[in-house]
Amino acid sequence: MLHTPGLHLARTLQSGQAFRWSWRGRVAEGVVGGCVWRLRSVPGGVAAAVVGGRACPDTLRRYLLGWGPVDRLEAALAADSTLARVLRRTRGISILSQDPWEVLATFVISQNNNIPKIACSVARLCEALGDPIGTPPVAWTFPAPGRVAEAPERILQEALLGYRAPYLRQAARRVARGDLDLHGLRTVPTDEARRALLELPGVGEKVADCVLLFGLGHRAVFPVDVWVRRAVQRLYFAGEHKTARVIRAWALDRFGELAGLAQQHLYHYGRTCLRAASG
DNA sequence: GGGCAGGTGTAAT
DNA sequence: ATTACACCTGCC
Repeated sequence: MLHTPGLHLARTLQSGQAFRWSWRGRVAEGVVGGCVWRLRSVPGGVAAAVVGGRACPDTLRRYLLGWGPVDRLEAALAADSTLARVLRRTRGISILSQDPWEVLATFVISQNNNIPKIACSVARLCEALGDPIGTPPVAWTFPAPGRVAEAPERILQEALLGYRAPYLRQAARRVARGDLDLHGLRTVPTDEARRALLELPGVGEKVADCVLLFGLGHRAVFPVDVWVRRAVQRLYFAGEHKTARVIRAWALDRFGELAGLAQQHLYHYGRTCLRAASG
């Protein structure tokens, strides 16, 4: 068992950061670090079992708790009185530490798309182009950039990528050839990493921020999507319209190194509490 | 059927 | 620098 005080497994895995977890009742199954994990929430932590591939427990811990203890982080967030109220509904969300290429690819696919279809596209790509895990296979790895770059057109079509297919292929090509060193972007200043990501076709500000936050370990980042915008406008600006740029700048100033985590809570709040509202 | 879904590129101010 | 519009596709 992993000791993960304060972690809400379902909220975290279903918070739109990752698209490859499947649920059967209370049990989540997914691929982390090349092996297949089955996770279940238990008092004080997460029960984890490997059901395919070689176990690597430390990888799972880092994946789930890359930012550190959830309860301490939330205590810091609660210094903002509005977030303190939001937290009553969103407590337990962790920012997952994912592979940057997988994050880049899935968020390029995510644009103007809905979550079930994103998950479907990603699953098809993995099954068609990834490596099988276990015999018979219980899951597939996320395909390396080279695999996607060289995949037949038909594979991308059958993954229902639509007009995003050339975006994904271009990104795959540039990463595979080393034109874009994703891992290198971990250690450069956030603005510089962001500029590099924005040069990819199909990567705009929102997707770039998601890659920085979920894949590259940058924390002072605030991806603004429709739900975050609605939540921020409602909670902080009396419903007044603000552009994504304005919200982003405001959030970085207000939340600093906690911006990314604050964004996840506001996103979850928006989706669960503002569904009927227009914003 | 028209609109929508975690946006982006493009062409227009 | 900001704003309108089209866009693959599946779903309601």
